Amino acid sequence: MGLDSLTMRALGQALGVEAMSLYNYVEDKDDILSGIVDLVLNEIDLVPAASDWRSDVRATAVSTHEALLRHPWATRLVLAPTSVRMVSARMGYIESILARLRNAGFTPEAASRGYHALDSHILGFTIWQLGHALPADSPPDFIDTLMRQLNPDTFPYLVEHAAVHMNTPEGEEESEFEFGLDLILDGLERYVNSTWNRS
Amino acid sequence: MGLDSLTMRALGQALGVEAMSLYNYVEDKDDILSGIVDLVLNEIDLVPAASDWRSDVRATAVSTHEALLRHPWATRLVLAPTSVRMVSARMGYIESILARLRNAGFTPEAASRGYHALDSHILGFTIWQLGHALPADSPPDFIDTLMRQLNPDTFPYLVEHAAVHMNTPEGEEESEFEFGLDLILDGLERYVNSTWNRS
DNA sequence: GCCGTATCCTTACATCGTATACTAATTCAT
DNA sequence: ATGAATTAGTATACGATGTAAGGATACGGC
Repeated sequence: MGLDSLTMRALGQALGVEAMSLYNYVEDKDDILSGIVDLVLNEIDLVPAASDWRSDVRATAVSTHEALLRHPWATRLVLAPTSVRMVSARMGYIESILARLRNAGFTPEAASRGYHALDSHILGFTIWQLGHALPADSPPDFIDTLMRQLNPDTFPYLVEHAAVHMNTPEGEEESEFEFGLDLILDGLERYVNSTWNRS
Repeated sequence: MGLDSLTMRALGQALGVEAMSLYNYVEDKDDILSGIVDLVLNEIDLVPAASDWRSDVRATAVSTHEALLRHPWATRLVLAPTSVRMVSARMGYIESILARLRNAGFTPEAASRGYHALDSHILGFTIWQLGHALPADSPPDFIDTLMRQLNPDTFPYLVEHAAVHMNTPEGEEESEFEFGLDLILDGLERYVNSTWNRS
């Protein structure tokens, strides 16, 4: 299971072909991984300039988050360094956010900073969420045994934090994502308004 | 270069020993990687309750960001899923932020959300920053050739964004990190004040 | 008929983590 | 002091992995 099971030999077998035949169609394995990233990022809904900038950017952020969650293995690829090449869908995604901010009156510098703040949150939160999802083959008492390793005297708030997580229903994690997202959008809104009034 | 060059054989050779001898001291390679993560996260300054919560949390966030930047290869390990085990230094880091928020009057739920918002930004931004650092062996015209592949008609704001990046001096990237960080801290501050007044 | 091109297979290589088995030294209980 | 157990180390080997190199086969245009 997982990304490791995507080998050239396995992929070839799935296509009824030997591994080396794949090299007639792709440069190397990185080429395939780049294509996967491209496919996933193409699932992002890019709705340009539908209503106010905040709603538009928020929708794009949520859509990105959902697309990444849909493809846990691909998410690790998105943030792989230069090995996975900068890919066209990713460029389109960045462009759409930048465009929306610039058209809303952000200066080039402000739009850059806003984009980075948003992108960091989307990526960072999604990675966390995926990293803490239980592996499919984990035993039912996995959490219990893990909690028991936590000493409540040395890590009282971590224990409390874990309890909070266990008491939140399934879909609630999305609202956690949106909590941080709205924090950033609030900040950007105030930021752009304050520079407006000043000029 | 990079994480890939840390092989059991290479590590053994560096220690003047055969690869298999290492298994007398570690369970497997993941064990070593977990240890590396632990070392890196132990570099984070945990200053508990020095002044107001905001300054303390901010200092911890900046320190975490700097520690991760100091060890680019280890950063990729921090966000590896369950393969790298939950490690004690990471638990201490989380505990310290949670404790500072709870003591400042955050409810357990608010502290959890605040922690996640902060952690997402730290991780997300650092990953981005590391992913876009130029590889050491890149030719001097690397950026130029990369920019030339960007069509200014289809990606005008991306081109502008790249220009912004190239015009910002070296240390300025840190202030980009702190921009997003302060956005979140602003939001948390207002959030906790508003719930204060309400109760 | 012949030749270039596209597609695919076979074989082979270097490198990886690590299972297994063996040796030699050290420590410890009696 | 002696035999047993633990520890530290080596040697060898297995099964994966990505991919380089070199044919094989089929087809379309001249």
